[in-house]
Amino acid sequence: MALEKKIDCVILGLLSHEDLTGYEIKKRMDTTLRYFWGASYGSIYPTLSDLVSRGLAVKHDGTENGRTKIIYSITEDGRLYLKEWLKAPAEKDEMRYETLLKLFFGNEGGASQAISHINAFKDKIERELTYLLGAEDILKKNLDRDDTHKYYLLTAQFGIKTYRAYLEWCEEAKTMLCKGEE
Amino acid sequence: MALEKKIDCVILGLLSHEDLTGYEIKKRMDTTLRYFWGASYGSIYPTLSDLVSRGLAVKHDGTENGRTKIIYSITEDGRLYLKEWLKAPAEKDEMRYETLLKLFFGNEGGASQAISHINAFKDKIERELTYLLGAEDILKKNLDRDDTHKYYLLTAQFGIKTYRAYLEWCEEAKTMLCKGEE
DNA sequence: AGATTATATATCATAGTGATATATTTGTCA
DNA sequence: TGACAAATATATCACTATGATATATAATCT
Repeated sequence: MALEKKIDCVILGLLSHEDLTGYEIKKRMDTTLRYFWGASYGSIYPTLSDLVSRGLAVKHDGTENGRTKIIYSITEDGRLYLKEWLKAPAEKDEMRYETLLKLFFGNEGGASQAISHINAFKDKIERELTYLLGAEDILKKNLDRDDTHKYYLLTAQFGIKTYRAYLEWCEEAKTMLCKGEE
Repeated sequence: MALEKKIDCVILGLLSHEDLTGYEIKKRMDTTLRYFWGASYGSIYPTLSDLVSRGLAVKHDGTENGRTKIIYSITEDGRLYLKEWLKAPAEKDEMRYETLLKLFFGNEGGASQAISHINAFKDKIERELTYLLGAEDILKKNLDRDDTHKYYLLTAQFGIKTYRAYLEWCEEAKTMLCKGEE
């Protein structure tokens, strides 16, 4: 029933912490947020214009090293809008795992193909886990600096927990598939 | 780089097991597949027409209890198309968890609000876990009947593993947030 | 000097959602 | 047995978001 577009809320959320350019927002999406949310340029730039026209953000031109950029800040109205959205219960948590999909139809391709999908998945998750453990370390060291770090840490730890569970499952799944191969 | 639309592949995957109507496909999506993939009527019906026009599926009218329905079957070309897609490595596994998003920006709303988001998440996951454990039980009993059940079981066990990890995280996250509240 | 990578903004065709409309049949329960 | 709700079944549409691409400048590497 909520009328808030997610992309509006994510961008306002990021702007509630610091002023950012569209490019910087995309970088946050691809690093910090990518474990549970994504966004593309095709939604970021139009949304920024839209937020400005609705008075939820303001833009001002900046120059850094001769390069010009457009820096966006959240307004008081934007902060109110964000808080309203944060109050409302989460509407949807969903996974979209192509690996699982290929595994579900795995009988069509056979066990060895399924195992190679699991191995590729495992490699990817191991890499992500290494990154997240590094992030956790840094966040723990900065916990008392700023209250926001506590919440960042929480989401990083969610990723660590689930990725470890994934890795356990990978081993069990491979064992089960190998048993069938004999 | 792969040109296959996911929705084409999911539907062909389902049709590779049994003939289905659009309505039945939607039901599979909302029950068996919902833990790792979703699809709406708005993509299912147009895709079915499209698959027929490309020769990857055929439709035939059926009647059951006086009610008419359109039943779709996969063709040999459709099966080939599916197998090609299954061979290719998975391109994207992504989570889109609004709960995590609200938690990431949690400082704006405060600890008690964050805790109620976690509690709602926990309740939802507990319900899903109960369902998945029931499904696992049934699948285990039918393991020797049909090879496809092995792959279904694998994906159910993925869900069980991860949901248990989520529940562990919920407790730890709440503990951490309560500590800050004192 | 030349090439590559990073910064920065923007647009567009296409994919997919969520809501809604429509109609029939089955089940419930008073 | 009549009324009403729920399930079955198909379809469409406005809107949201992606992924690819285009363009241009600054920094870095060799």
